[in-house]
Amino acid sequence: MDILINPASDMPIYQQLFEQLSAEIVRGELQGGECLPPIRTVAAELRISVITVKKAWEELERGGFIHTIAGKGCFVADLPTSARQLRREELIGERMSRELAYYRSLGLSKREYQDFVDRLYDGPDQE
Amino acid sequence: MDILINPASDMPIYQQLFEQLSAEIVRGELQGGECLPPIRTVAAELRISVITVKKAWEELERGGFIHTIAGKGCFVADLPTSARQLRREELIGERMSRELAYYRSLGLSKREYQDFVDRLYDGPDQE
Amino acid sequence: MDILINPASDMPIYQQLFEQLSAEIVRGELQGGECLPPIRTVAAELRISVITVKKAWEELERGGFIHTIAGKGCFVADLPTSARQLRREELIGERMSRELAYYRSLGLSKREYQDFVDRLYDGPDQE
Amino acid sequence: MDILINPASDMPIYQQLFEQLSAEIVRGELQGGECLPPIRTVAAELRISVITVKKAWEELERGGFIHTIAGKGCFVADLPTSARQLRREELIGERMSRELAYYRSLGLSKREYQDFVDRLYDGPDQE
DNA sequence: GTGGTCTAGACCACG
DNA sequence: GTGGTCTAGACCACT
Repeated sequence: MDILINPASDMPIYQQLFEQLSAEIVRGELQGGECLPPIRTVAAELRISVITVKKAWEELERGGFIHTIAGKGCFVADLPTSARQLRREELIGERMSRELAYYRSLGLSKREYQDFVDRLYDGPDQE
Repeated sequence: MDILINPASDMPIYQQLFEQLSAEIVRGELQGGECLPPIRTVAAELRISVITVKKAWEELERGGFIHTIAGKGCFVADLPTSARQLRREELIGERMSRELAYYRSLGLSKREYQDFVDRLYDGPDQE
Repeated sequence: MDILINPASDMPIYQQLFEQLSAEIVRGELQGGECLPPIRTVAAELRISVITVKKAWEELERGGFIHTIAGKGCFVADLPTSARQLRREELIGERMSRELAYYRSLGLSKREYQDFVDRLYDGPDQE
Repeated sequence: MDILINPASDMPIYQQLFEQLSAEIVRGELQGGECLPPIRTVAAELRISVITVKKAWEELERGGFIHTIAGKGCFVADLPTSARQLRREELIGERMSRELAYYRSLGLSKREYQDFVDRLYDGPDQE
């Protein structure tokens, strides 16, 4: 579990947590069935409130990424690889569709879009 | 000036205004020098607060899309086509970079990304 | 909006709120589009924490009973009567199925069950 | 003694134990006077904590379903059939009354309720 | 003045 | 020691 919080970001902390955790789960980096550290520990290490962690965990549970057993802990959902792939494509597709609507409103053609991807995919600091 | 506001959206109304106006300007749909309707008129037609319109107009001015002349009105910036193109690429590139960071965190390869673009570009309701 | 909280109940306060509000909406007692009182007002009147109210409201939103517009307020979802009926049957059916599993485990026949309903429907204090 | 524990359920494990044991006793499946296995054995077989089993047994004793003889074991209460019937109706009636209050708050008429019972009694997976 | 987020800290149920 | 719930109170963004 590798988490980096940016308190100055526009994105709420609990959402940053959600995105990073769900990404790790979907990438298969966190094994199904694996027990997450207690929310109080996570909160202490990230120096944020327990409640903020809890809110993120609740979203993860609602999304089917983890399941919580009161008094025992929080466990990574044991999804078969195919289900993980599906989740991943949902996360990506949902978000990309929203973005595409915006890009299209700026008159971006598919060809141009692909050029942007070509240029930007490797990140601003590389290549 | 064709604006559609969704008050139930997660996106603040002023930002919806900003996105749609800046897109129209960058697409060249609003001519340079053209005078925008008075903010009170815009507010009345969209049934939103004057304050909200004002905030959007301020953002547009900060972005160099319009300029205000006190007592006369707000005018679309008179940008040469090349400058408009630049603005457009800024708007797109900035946002796409942020998105790409997220997609990469989900392990999306450039190849896969391009497949997504291929599939989703035309929108969910079209051919 | 008629709410009665029992702080001594086993049921969490936010869930009591959820059940009572969703019932009022599903009964059509709260009109679609109607604006709920500010969460701070509700909290003050019920003498509970704002956060507890908020949590209940979040559940209501997730259930599609209300929708929230930040800075404006919370509004009862504008469901057609047919959709309201559907929601109602979902709420009832879901819960009744769970109960039935228990009753069956006690060996309750359908005939006996119907007798119980006959006897208990009007409440313990009536008839 | 046939017990199935679901650690992921919302219901506390000790309560799952209580419900299943009390049901077996009330159905007459466990004979009066019969000796239950030692709690350590039960705990080991179900792979749960001895404390949890102990708590369930205590509830059962409080409910008059079993009685403990220190140093000898736990024995199913030796109730005459009529008393067993009474217990059963208590368990059912108590719970059904609570449920009915909720159903009535959703505007469910007695007639409708009976229809639901008709429809749902046989369970979702059966004829 | 509205809801959104975050905080610190408390008490309880469960295992 | 785990998560579940609740509290009081603060600051911010949006209208």
